[in-house]
Amino acid sequence: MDVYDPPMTVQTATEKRPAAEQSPPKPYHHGDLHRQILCAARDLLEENNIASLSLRAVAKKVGVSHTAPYRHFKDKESLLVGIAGEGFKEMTAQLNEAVELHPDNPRAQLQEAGHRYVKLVAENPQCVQLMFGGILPCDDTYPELHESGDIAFTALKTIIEDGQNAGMFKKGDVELMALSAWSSIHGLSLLLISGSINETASAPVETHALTTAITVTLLEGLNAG
Amino acid sequence: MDVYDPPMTVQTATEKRPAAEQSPPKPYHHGDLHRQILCAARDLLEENNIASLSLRAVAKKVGVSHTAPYRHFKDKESLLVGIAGEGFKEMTAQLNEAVELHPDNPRAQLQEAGHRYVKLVAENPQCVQLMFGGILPCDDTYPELHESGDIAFTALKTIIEDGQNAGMFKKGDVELMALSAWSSIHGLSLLLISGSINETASAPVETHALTTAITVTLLEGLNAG
DNA sequence: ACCTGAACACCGTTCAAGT
DNA sequence: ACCTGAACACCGTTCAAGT
Repeated sequence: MDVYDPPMTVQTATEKRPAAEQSPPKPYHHGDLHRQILCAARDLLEENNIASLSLRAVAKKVGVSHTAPYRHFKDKESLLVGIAGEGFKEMTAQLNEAVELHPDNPRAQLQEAGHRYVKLVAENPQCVQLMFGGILPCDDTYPELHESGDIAFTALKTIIEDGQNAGMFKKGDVELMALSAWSSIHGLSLLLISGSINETASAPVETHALTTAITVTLLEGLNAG
Repeated sequence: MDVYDPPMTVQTATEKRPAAEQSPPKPYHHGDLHRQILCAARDLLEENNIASLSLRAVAKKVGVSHTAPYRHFKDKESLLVGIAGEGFKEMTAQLNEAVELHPDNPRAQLQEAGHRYVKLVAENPQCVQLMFGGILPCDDTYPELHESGDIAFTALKTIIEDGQNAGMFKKGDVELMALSAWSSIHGLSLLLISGSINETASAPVETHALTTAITVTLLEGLNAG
């Protein structure tokens, strides 16, 4: 038996530890450090930007030594991949909510999804830049990442197919139609967070109205003849 | 007179220096160092990515000490701004070429511009990520950058207006129509370089066909009733 | 004017060591 | 099992000094 049994430092919310038990000598930090690092990294990422996110700052924020994160992530890139993966999951969740909100109405689903996509990007710009911004390798180094993206894209294709089956959308290459829809909304979202639109526009841009206009155009293009 | 006159190291292409003139003792590096740094930085940027571009590596590539770039750029960010600025200028140039290639045919101009945009992004992905990727501040810290973007966007709006005046495109908010067109193509371009499309698509994607399909959809949306 | 080298505070990463 | 501190090679940036 050469297994070291670490001191218990995780406390359940309901139980109290006996106060008299002589406070342990600064026990190892604990309590799902993996998740805490991920959260702290996300926070720091959105507070500044990808370029200035440091592993050491993350560790400091969580309150552990700067080498502790290596117990949970192979390297900095792995941590970034973890953050990006959560982003894709959130994206899928938003898509699914949009579908559930308007059952049997693919047109409304698509419009809702568009608005939610723009909102999600606006609220997590740095995370999105990480997901699509050329920092992470786009080859198959991290297959989980592509899988997460695939799931979201499949959900989008399902909306298109449902619309075709309901006679709302024209027949045609589902892949292409989904890609076309994604491109419009993705482009709009990224132009918005990059500051390209608010600055170039002569008048201040109303994001919501702009999004509506673009999804409407999009839907016109998908309409059944 | 306390002005130091540096040894001449710039050689014009047409004149020869007398070979006998005893080679100067390793003269200061020279010959538009500003431009050389910019070019080297662009090369290194596209070879890897923004995150791993270092000022010291740029200096090394050019063959000067690691502090020399500070004579020409306030800091690393200023260098990045310089690169991004060149990207916007190139974008405008491509737009203008597309216009000149199809005089009096806004529809063809827009289609051509779309293909050129996708191509430019595909050939300079890291530079584009720099232009739109949230590394550079999007507030008014670098007004030159916004101006460069404005010029490109204005060129796009001109195409739309010309199309309206020629009766090819429907009447409507020019700003909005231009933004809509830009969003589609921008989104497609970025999804392509991020690797999101080739991986998610069940079949390998033909970029050119995809671009054509999207610009066609775009043009349908702009068509005069 | 333009360039250099030493110096500083920061990184990411590794590794032997501690509990 | 999980965490630490020292160590290494790299950064960006500043500054006195050289030509």
